[in-house]
Amino acid sequence: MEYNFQQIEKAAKEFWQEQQVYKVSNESSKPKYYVLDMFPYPSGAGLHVGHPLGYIASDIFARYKVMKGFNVLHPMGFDAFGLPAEQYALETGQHPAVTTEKNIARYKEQLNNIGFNYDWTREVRTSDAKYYKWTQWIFVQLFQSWFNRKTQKAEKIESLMELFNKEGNASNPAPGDDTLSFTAEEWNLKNEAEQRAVLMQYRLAYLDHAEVWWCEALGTVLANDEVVNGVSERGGYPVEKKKLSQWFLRITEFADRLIDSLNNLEWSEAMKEMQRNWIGKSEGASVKFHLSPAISKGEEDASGVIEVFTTRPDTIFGVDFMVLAPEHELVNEITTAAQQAEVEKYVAYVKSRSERERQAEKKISGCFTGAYVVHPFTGKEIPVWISEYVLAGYGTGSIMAVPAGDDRDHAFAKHFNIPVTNIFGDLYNGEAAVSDKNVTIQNSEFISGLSVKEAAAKVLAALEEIGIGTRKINYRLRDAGFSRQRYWGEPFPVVYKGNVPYIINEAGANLPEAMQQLPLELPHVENYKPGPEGEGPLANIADWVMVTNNDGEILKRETNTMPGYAGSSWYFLRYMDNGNEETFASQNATDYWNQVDLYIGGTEHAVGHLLYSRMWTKALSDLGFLSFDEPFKRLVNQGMIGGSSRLVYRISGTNKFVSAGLKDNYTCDEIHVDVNIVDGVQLDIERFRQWREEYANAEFLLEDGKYICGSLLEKMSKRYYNVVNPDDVVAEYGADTFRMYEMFLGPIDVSKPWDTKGIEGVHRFIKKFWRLFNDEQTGWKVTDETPIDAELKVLHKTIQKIESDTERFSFNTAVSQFMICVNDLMDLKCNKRAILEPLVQLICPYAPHIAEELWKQLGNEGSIIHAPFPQWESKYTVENTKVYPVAINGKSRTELEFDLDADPAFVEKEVLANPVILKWLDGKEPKKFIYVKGRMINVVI
RNA sequence: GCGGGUGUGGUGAAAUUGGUAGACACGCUAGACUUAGGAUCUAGUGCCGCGAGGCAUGGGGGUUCGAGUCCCUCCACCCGCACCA
Repeated sequence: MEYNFQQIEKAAKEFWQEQQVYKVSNESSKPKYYVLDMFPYPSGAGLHVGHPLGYIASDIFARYKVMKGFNVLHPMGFDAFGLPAEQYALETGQHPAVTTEKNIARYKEQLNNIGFNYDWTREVRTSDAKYYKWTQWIFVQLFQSWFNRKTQKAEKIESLMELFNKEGNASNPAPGDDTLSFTAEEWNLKNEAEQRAVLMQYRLAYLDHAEVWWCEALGTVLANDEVVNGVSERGGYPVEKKKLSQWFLRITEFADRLIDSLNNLEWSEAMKEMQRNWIGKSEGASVKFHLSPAISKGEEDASGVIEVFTTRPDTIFGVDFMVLAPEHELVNEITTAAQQAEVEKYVAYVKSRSERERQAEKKISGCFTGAYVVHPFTGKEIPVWISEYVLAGYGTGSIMAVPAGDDRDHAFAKHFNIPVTNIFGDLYNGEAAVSDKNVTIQNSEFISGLSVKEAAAKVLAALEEIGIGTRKINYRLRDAGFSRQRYWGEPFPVVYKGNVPYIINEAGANLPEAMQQLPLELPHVENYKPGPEGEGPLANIADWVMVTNNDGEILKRETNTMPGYAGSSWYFLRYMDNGNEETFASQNATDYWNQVDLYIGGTEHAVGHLLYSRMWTKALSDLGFLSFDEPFKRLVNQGMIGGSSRLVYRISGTNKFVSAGLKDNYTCDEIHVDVNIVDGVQLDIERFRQWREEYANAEFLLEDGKYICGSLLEKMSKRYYNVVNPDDVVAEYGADTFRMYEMFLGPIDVSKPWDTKGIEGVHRFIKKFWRLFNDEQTGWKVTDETPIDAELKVLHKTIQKIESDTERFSFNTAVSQFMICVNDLMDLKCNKRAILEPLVQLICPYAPHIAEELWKQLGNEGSIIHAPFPQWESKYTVENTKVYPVAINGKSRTELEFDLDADPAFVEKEVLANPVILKWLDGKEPKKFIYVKGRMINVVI
């Protein structure tokens, strides 16, 4: 019987479907294990062979854990809201719900084709109202919470209101506005709107004003990466910044916890570093420098201060000048009349430069303002400059420049001839700043001779004493924008009474009962054009936007929608209990499944999704809804699969193509050709002629009768014609071959190119595996003979290797081991059930379809999915002799076999009597004899 | 610039604690079977050399009886952040 994968795989899939073998229960006496794949966005392009890499790995691991006796949750669902569907709707008029549905159906078909063990009864879709009801609900929880810095936890907003009642906000400054200060009496005198305005400065989901890119010509708001060089990427229209009222998540309050708890996660160091860098915590001091009244613009500014943030307070005696960002609000105030013209000119110059220009050419530029500040310790006057190298958005937008200790400050000082104060003694040579932190501070009054750390502490104490400095921690992380001016996303369950936002079920809104319920469904629209003034398309539906409450007041709904990461920040929780209508997931379910034990996905979500999910989990945990505060215990990053493009060479100006080996003789144009009409590097000329009309009459210059293409490694992308669809590969070789080949390509975390040709080796292996059981002519050939030791040894060594390789995600070497095993059994002509049956169980996680078929042929009832993973026995894997490599001076020269417990003196005698060794000794006495038991033997001469 | 990672045959890659470098495949070469071969099977395949042998894990240096693996140094490439005070 021949290996007919189409038939075998179809039958296996139908059997799984019928028997519901992948259905997972929340009730089990087995230990649990949660394997999660990253949430796919169902794009119109479908999957290419790079996408399933991680899915295959997680599927293998999930199946392995099942066979090892775990209750395994391995779900799949779709991140179904998002911009591309809306963009497509704008272009074609098709409703996003329709195209999304279609794309999901296609994705599911492609996924099922590969034979994954998903429990589809747990599928979730973010665009489903039953799902986004809970996305909205979590938003409400965040709105009704604040972050208590003392407990480092999210708490209900009521606990904050109680504190205000008792003591004002003295001990709980507002994260949204640190100048806000009031007493209990003042709090109680505020009316509802005023109180709510205060609370807004604390809420974890809050409303603030933020700038977006507004494009008048397109009538829409653009994302940062849709704006290139100050114009829209599409169409090249001018864009301007527009201030809109937008929702934010106060993720910055969680910054410390997000950094600290990284230590308990099994993530790659690279991933953790990316998160740490993104959060960008730096510890230092905030220092206020008083403007010098003598030179400042007028006496009335005498009390003005420039506040800076520095991580090096120890260098304060090396401050030679101050630098403000050109956009800094003080610039106008402090500039002297004499410098006015020059400063204006410089500010105008900076404004004319785009972000890109500023980043591309880093020439030194700046301008003196004419103002001075006073050094807090020496009383020296320090000039204040402006320069674009200081960023308005980081710290306070101003720095104290220490040229002796900072490269940029040093370059600036040299460029403008500002004298440099040396605070590092001989270490500073006048040519380059000393950025080393392992130094002794000198020439610095009360901190001279101290280390950086000691000096910093002393300076801080001194600054605090005179009241102009405090210890300060600064973060690069910004609060996350949570509003999108789009249609295809979750609507906010928010109404505005005047300018004051209320959740639809808050008493203050006083909406009719029926309007207070979640979900607030996304209304159907007929067109997806943006609303007026940068608002989302929902703003166009007047009768949806305007609602009348029980007091007869007209309230306005929020017309923005939530961003893509809203739904994906908590989807892993919904899988645990996706049908629940009472809560996002029952406490029982979340307690049982707990953290995701293994999360596999790409690095592209390093600082977006993975950071937001962590914050949401922490908040939900703090508020008592979850018993864990980190979502993903172990994270494995899959590498990308690159495309291997194929090129043909057309002699310029002709329709004649030359084979790669001859192309250097002509002037040629390189043209990408569809990889699917090339076998390896050999072009299928007929299909090429059919590929495009213009090539129908193409001529060819061949080598050895073949047209050989050039090849190039690039991203797998439509525009390079190098996209390989898994469906095609599965149709030609079967899903089992495809799965094993993807794993065989190399380590899971390394990026590598796709090479369709290489799959044949794996396909041959599967066929050989099949032939251990079935002969193409004579049929079934498995016998019940008793296996010999050599066969048992092959089996048990393979079990041992597959187990350890699977445990450490070394799937490529596991596939190799299967190949070695089959080659060995072929050589041994082994067709014995006692060997082959455990082998079928062993390969089941990797090649589930063929395993299911052979399991049946072996006469077993039920699915192999429920069979255990085989156990290896050490009596078959432990050797009692060893073929030792025998080396002379570390170079192997021969091999000799000894018992593992051989007497060293005996070994030495035998080795030194060996003819090969004698030849190398050439009559000399060995200087040293090294015998490492079980490893090797080395003779030193 | 900073941080992280990777450099091994023509290609994808193995080598788990310092112990036979290149397992397993692709490709290539030769052969067998065959109407045919893009099926299957056999043998060979790091480089130099007729051979003995020598040289080989990005380059250079070191530790060691022994280094792809450890240390120092330089180089190249990839990823992330990027005038972050």
